[in-house]
Amino acid sequence: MDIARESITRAIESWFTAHDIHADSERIEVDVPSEEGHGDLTSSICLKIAKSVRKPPRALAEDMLPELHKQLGELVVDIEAAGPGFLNFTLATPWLAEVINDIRAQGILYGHSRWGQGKRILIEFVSANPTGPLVIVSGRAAAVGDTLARIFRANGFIADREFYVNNAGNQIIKLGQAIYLRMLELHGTKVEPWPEGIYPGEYIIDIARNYLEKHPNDWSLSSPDEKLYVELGDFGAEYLRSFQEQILRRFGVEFENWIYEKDLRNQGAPESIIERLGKLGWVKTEEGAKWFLSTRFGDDKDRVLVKSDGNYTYFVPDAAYHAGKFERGYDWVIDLLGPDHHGYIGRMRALVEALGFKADHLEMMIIQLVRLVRNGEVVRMSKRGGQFVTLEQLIEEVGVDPARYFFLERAPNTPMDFDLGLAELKSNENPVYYVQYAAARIASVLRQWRESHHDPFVWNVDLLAEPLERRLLFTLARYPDVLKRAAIDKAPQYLPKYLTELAAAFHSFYRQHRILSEDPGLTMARVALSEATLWIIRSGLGLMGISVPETM
RNA sequence: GCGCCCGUAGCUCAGUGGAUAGAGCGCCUGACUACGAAUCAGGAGGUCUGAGGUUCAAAUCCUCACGGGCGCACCA
Repeated sequence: MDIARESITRAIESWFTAHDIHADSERIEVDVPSEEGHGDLTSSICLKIAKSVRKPPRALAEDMLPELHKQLGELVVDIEAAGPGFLNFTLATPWLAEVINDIRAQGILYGHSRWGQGKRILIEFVSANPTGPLVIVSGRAAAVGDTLARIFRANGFIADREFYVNNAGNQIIKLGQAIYLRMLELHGTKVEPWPEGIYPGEYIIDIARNYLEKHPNDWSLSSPDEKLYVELGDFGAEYLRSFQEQILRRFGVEFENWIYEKDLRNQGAPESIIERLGKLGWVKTEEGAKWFLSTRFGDDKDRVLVKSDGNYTYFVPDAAYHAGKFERGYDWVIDLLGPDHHGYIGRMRALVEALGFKADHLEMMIIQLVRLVRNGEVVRMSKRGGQFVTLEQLIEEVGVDPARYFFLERAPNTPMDFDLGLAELKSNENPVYYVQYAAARIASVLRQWRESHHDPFVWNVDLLAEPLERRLLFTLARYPDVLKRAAIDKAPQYLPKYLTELAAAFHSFYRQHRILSEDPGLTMARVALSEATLWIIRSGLGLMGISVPETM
């Protein structure tokens, strides 16, 4: 498809050159039309430049036809000037059918590109506080971040997935206090009422019990102090973090890097970032606090770094952490943030710029809220009340494949409703199975074919001439485009969308035409077509972290 | 009040400034005596929230209004 597009672009370009018309090759766009019946590829260039040429666009398009035909030769069977002045190109089917050979030669790697040229991308996501189980929105972030990383890799980037663990500060002490209170309870002391602001979740009881088993004697029930809280908090944080890691792994997500806030603090990263900003002249002292002059870089207000009580704000270790990302040699840094963190974008951009990095090398994407819906009713979650639906529960209820599919189906920055009822259905109403079913059907046909055929595989491109075969071929040929586009737009939702279309093209073909028939040549051609389709489904679902069953 | 995201079919959502705005679910009609009916063929269903503007061309870009969500800490 890329080749066809380039050839067409070049043909148009050279027509302009020959006729002394100036047009940037940038403006010559050759696209897959949004509707069928407008050719395989289309260009609106005549509409764009008609004015400067002082000629009606339609007439311009018509003038170009003979020369374009000559230039493009066998690649194209038809070119038409259509509508107000579009150029519509219809590709030769045998040429299109060559994708089958490409796909069969490259297998799972078909459609991958070198576009990224080995540039390094760091993508940080989830980074949930180690104070509780992962909630649903973390699942969405996990699916999106993981698939984005895979998409980048498929496009020639080196992409690392990173989880930042906030295992220092106040909340860890609070976690320690909660664990302490649960331990008291386990020893028979009633804690009533439960204090305000202390994590009420029942999962803390497990941690308390676990701690008691490992440290039966070396703590005192009667005299808790900060040291004890920190110790308990550290224990709880690591316990919960490791639990989160385990759930994420079950969800098909693994991280190359785990970065701990506590380590950064121990290495003196907060001090050194303040010092650096100070040397650059971006720090002021006012009202007993130290401020980062982030407004110089477009932030709404300046940000406190060191509070008047001498403690750092949360921003400081986080700033150090982000500076470190660039210093570790990443060319691009992507953060997937929760919806409650978008107030952070301004100051983080300011920081990156203040340190002399390029602000647009940091991309912050907001992963919007997920509402759980069942039977048209919203399933309420409340972290404060200790009642919330966890990612673990979601996985158990609907399974990994539907969960990932549903998360990836939607644009990440728009709020979504997750329809539990629909995701739970193991039937035709559930869109995940539509794609998987196509794969299972193909696998089944291939099994049957291999049982009776062991001869070398020979097939003839020209045999695939039916409209439904052509539609499937064309859809296959579009895959590299989709994959690249998904990386450019950072839009994982392009994959499920495309795979649905591919599956539809296959199902239609399959219902209409028999693959294994009396005609050996046609059979081989259709087997090859089916096999190529299976490769693309494997590739696409693989990038989404969704399984490809051979039978269902 | 200020900032960000969103507003598209009954519902959930796609939609790269281009032609007659799409998909899934739901609803209606039809298709298994050859490879898997978790499928296919077809139908109904739209003032793209509204009003201006830019453009040969706007769901898409700009301005304003309306509606929904989320942020606006010397919290983390």
